[in-house]
Amino acid sequence: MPRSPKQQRSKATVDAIIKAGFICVADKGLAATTTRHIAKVAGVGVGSIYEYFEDKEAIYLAMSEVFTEDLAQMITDITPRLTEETIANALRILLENLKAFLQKEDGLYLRYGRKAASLEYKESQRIINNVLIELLMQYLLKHPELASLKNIPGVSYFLMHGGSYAIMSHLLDPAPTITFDELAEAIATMAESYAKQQLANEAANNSAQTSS
Amino acid sequence: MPRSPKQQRSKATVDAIIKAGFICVADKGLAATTTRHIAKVAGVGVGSIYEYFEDKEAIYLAMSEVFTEDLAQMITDITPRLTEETIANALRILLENLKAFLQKEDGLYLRYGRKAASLEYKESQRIINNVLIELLMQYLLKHPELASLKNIPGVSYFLMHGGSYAIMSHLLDPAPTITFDELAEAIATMAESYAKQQLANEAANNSAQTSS
Amino acid sequence: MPRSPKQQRSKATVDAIIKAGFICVADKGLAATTTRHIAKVAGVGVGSIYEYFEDKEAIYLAMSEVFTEDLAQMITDITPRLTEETIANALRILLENLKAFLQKEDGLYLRYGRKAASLEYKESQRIINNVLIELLMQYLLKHPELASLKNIPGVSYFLMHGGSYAIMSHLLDPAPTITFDELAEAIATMAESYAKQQLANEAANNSAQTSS
Amino acid sequence: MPRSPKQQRSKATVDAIIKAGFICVADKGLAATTTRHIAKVAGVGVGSIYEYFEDKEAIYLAMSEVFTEDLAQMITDITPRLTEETIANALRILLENLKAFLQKEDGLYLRYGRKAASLEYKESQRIINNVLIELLMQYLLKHPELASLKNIPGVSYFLMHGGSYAIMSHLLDPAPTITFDELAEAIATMAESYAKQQLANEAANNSAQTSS
DNA sequence: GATGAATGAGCTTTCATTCAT
DNA sequence: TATGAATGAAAGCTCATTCAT
Repeated sequence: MPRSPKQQRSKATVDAIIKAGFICVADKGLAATTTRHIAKVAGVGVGSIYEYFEDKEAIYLAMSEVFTEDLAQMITDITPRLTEETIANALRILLENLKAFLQKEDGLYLRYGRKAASLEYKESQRIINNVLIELLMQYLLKHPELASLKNIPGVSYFLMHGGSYAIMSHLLDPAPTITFDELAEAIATMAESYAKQQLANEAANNSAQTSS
Repeated sequence: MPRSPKQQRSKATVDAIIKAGFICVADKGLAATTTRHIAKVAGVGVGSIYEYFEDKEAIYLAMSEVFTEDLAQMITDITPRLTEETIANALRILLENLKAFLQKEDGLYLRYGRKAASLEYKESQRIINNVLIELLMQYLLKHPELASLKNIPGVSYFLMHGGSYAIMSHLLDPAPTITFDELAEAIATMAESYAKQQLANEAANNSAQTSS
Repeated sequence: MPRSPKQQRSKATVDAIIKAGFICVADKGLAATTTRHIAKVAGVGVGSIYEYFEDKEAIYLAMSEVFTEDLAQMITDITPRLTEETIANALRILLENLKAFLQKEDGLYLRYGRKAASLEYKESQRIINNVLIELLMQYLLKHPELASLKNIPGVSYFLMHGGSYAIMSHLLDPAPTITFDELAEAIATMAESYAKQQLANEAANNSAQTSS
Repeated sequence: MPRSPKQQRSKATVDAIIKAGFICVADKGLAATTTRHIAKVAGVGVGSIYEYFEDKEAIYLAMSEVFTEDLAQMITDITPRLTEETIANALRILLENLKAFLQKEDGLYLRYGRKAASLEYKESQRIINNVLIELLMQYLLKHPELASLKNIPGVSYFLMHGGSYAIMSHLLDPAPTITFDELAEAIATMAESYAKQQLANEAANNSAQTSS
């Protein structure tokens, strides 16, 4: 039964194992990552892994949690600032931050995500979803005129899921046909166009109703 | 050394193995799929697999090719029809067909995709990309007024990558917060809004330039 | 999932594994016997073990079954002959046969028993018990005058459990203080003495009752 | 290098480890007992075990010694009293005491014996043997008329080895077909019958020799 | 060509033992 | 002296791959 890391040294070992997990998965993929690799990269004995983790899967889970918390924190941190911006600018900033997040530490998270990302429904996705929904709520509070937009859930679902995947896909593309900024610009502009168009339609409808 | 399947019997065996591969991966996932499982489901001996495939990876590759060809064919088939539609309608039809494609045969492709989908850059992605670009080209030929839209590559990149992922993500979501139609509608409307907005901007710019 | 051995070759492999199991356990004991040892001694690959046995425990179970069946067969075979003898002679013959059984094949069963024998209640014990009880029943049918003996269950329990253990213990004793024949003679004579004494007591009681 | 426990504290620790060993083996068996378990049950650190014991085997050896000493002491204690009794009564008392010995402390020794008992020739057996032989000698001193019995070594070998095993076997039997008293009675009566019968034979022989 | 028994490298996991604190 | 984190040899077991039939 694995101990919970209470002491200084333990914490360092646990962190080293998780970090080694990211490196191994980023380099070789989930299937080719062995406990021996992780131990070697972490600079600890194989046995030490089992001091702190129930089994190999538990390491993957811990990695997923670290990644998710880190990403959620990043989004939460910039949420206040984003709510002050236009839709397009908010998205530009968010995507830029996402890029920086994925590329930090020599693209560790990005390369990890490439190998570990799957469509299996996971707790991780739910958490990120919630943080993004919170961002959306905060944004709408600051921009109440947008609350009447049609199909906000559908649009945000697309922006959240599609956007993040498109970004990762692009960052991992060895020979992208477009620049990152073009992609970000497309996402930002599409979202803003949608809002403007919808508001224009509403305005037209309202005046039509009024005049009738 | 695997022979290329020239004969009737051979082709049937190869197909059975590939089909069995889809079933196994859909049911158990990549990691838990063994050559024994595939052979049993295919109704052949393990040895026969190596008669037609270099190794296990070759089966996965063949599966990926079948999936890709099948999807590409579907898109190619509806391309002529899509070019006759508005942007929004073209996307609605495309997404509806994508849904049907993924859900056919008891969701075999969808469940396969859930387990096998990854961000590894693959030939498969390139092929689908090309078919979608061809669709885009055909569409622009029929709608030349759209050719002047800004950042077409960026927008299509987002629609292609983000759209397909959002669709799969939604179809696999055990408790989706929105309906499929809401998601499809969001994608379709956003694209159309973008086009309209851009055209409106262009018109405004032109008249401004003219009047000046 | 292990196959059941249907073919000639399979049967030979299974037998070789079981035989190797006896040898390994006899030589090193249960704890020190590894699947690799068994495979090496059996002259097969480790993988082959798992073609035919669920796990290591299944080999031990199969060994136990072989041992038990073999022993039960031996007892069953001599049962008819034993019933023709006096108690003492029947026991002498039985013990002599038990000795031969345990010592055959260079004492394989004996050395196996030394390492594997335990007091855990097992199916094996139950089966041998039943065969011995059957022997007892057959004997009593041929010697009805003994059926009135007091406490037959208690006496037979002692003779069966105590006797077999004492025999094994003696055969394994590197420096026994008595000969095998002395031990066998003690068991045989004690049993016969008990019968005679009891019958004498009964006779005395009966004549006492009659005369009273 | 383990020190010999000279101090108060040390002795207590050693005892706690040995006691913990009994508990662990009784509960889980030899194979499943780990040094960690023992340390935890003993309430000491794993390291402390190696302060007092060369290795794990040394704990098992110490346990065996404690068990043996305890049992030997019990037999030695009742030896004087047993010599005053008839053979049958002496055996009844001995077996009753053995039962109580094995069942004390929630059957700790009995459950330990079930898991640890084996036919491996051990110092332990030799010691118990000696104590029982001493008992036999004392008994014969008090009952000199028995000294002429035939095959005393054989009979006692059977009673000692067979008797103790039969008793343990019975106490561990989850569904015994006879009561403990029936078993004890069988052992006691058989021994006494043997003595009586032999004495009767002797008497007959003597008178025959005399008369001839 | 088709088979599946046989293989063994290599996986995850355990645990007796050590040693810095 | 007492500790328990760290270790790594070695266990049980899997499964892609081969090859005699």
